[in-house]
Amino acid sequence: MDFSIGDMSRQTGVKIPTIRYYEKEGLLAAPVRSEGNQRRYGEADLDRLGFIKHARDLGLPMAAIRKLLELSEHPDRLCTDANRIANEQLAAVRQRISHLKKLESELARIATSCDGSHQVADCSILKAFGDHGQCAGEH
Amino acid sequence: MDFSIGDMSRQTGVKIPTIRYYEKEGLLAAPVRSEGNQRRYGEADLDRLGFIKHARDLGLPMAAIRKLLELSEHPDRLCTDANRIANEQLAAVRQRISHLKKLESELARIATSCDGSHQVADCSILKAFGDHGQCAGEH
DNA sequence: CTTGAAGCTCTAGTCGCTATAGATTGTAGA
DNA sequence: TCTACAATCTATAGCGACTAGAGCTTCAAG
Repeated sequence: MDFSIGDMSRQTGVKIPTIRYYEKEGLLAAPVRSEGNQRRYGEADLDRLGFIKHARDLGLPMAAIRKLLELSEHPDRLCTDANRIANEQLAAVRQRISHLKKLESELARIATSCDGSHQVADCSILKAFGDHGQCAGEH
Repeated sequence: MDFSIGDMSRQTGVKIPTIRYYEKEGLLAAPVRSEGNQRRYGEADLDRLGFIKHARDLGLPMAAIRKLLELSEHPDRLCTDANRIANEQLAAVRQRISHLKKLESELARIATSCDGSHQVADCSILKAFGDHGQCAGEH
């Protein structure tokens, strides 16, 4: 009927110190305690932690998750904010992808310019890291 | 002939507190000081800071940069290590890209499932964040 | 010589955890 | 019931790579 912090961790994949951290940060309510002062959680806590885990895996910062959790406590409101948060996060992920792709192509150029068999003095890798001029674009 | 910390910052795009931080961390040597205790840099420092900036922009962690800088001080050695560092970094970037692409498709699905015009109680965004079961794969 | 920009040091804060230490509690087997 | 050992507790510090702020001093142009 109720779970220890270890049960919560196993069920959600969130590590134990992280669960305590979420409690300290107010994402999870402080649960009831056993006689010996150990945390005892219920189903609702488990669901909430699962929500947090999934959102974190999707890259949402804790502030965004906090907002979504607040929202979900007001089922009568419009979900404009939830929609905005999801779209902002999507835009951020897309931007990160396009940035990383630029880096990928540049790193690939740098890495293949050297087979590791010669001396540092002539190494095109070290030259390339030092000299932005060879890069295709800005970064 | 020599530069203030502000000159260094303008020339490389590295912010002033960050330059001092790099010095504290040993990536930059402590430069000579003016009579009034202000930092005075030379061309070599400028080049070195430019190297660090470029490498950071490419996503290399400070530890890797430290290694490359050490390497460049031994021009007689083989550049095996430089090659390895570049390839490791490339692999890391590629992995991050593929991870982000998974997140992108999932977030896109979540974001388009809601136009923001209805009530939170029925919001598929909040449901989707709470339920991993709808996702295509692991993450 | 004055004034305002630029520099100095030091501390603390950011984000999202993770690690460690040392003490206490819960639980299963003998 | 006793014992052993796993699990949990609190509190603190560390990670990476900066960033911000306070309160002071120095530099350089007019």
